[in-house]
Amino acid sequence: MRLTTKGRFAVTAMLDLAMHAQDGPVALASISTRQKISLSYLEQLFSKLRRGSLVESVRGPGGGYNLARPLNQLTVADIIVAVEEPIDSRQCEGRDNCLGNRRCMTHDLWENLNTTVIDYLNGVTLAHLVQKQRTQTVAAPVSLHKMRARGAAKNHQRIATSAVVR
Amino acid sequence: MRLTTKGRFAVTAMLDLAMHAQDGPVALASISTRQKISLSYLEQLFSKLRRGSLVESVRGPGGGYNLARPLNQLTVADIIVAVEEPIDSRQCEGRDNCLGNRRCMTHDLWENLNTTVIDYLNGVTLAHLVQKQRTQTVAAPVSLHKMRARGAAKNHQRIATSAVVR
DNA sequence: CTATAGTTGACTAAATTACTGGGTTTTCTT
DNA sequence: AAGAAAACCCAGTAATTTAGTCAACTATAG
Repeated sequence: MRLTTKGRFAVTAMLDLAMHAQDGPVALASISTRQKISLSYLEQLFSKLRRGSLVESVRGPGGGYNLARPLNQLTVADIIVAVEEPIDSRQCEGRDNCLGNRRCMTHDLWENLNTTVIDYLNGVTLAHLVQKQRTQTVAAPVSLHKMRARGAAKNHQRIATSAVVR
Repeated sequence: MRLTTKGRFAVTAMLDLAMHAQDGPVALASISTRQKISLSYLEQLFSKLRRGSLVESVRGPGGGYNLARPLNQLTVADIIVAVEEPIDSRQCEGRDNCLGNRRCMTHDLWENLNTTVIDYLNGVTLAHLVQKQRTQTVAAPVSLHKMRARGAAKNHQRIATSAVVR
């Protein structure tokens, strides 16, 4: 699993879509102006999101995109998987005898890492994000997220829900 | 935190280094031939690893690189952080009033995601990887890691040690 | 009919990744 | 002292990905 800005744009756009879902189909143009993402780039992203059955399109005036599933059944992992190019950076491409006759080092490492990240992202739904966004209408007091940046590597637990909803 | 092939090359190289650490300094040339990574690319990576105090260099014939810390104090997170370009994909660059006067959506999402991923990677040390690699000298029976790829998103627990050492 | 908005494709610029090649400096060995 | 092994360093380059532009097309509401 790759993790770049591309997936983040997609999540931002989907979150914007989710927050305006009750007004009927949401035009990309409106997302573009609200989130400052170029329209054409959004078109590319939503092309993939549509092919991934995460959104449905309505053409013509008043058209736009609707979420294909309820908010709580759309996870951040869905979005990123749909949008980011798959990565299989092992030179072995999945063969088990990558290097000589043993599986290349780090073969499983990445798979374990991938599933861990995906696990986390699968626990975060658009419903979570929308709720979070709604309750946080004004800027929170500055600081804090600087202090958290490094060093607080204890307390793994079930971060997915607790951390995001806070 | 970005997650691309670059970090994976670096981890592979560091793991190779760790596995030959007892023979004195390891030359990049030897890593290059063993792991099929271009020498000059390794030089770039190790330049960053050295600046990050993860390795120490010994110049001259018989020279090479040594790990700067014991195996169990070098984590995958250290390596990736040292090597990958920092990402701050929020257009806001950390300002709290990114969009209008509220923090831009997904502001915290990425921070939580980042810390989750880093938490996991901080739990995986080179010592783990070396041990894993040593016990797994021959190719494991094919399949299995195909089945695990998707859908087994339960059982989060403390993956760091358990999954890697298995 | 017309304006809106999705759909598609080709194309471009910038950034990043992976790599090549050249040189220098340090230091060991002979 | 000479030679060679290695780190170091820099400039450049090709391939890929990211982000965006542009243009033509289709569907549809009004």
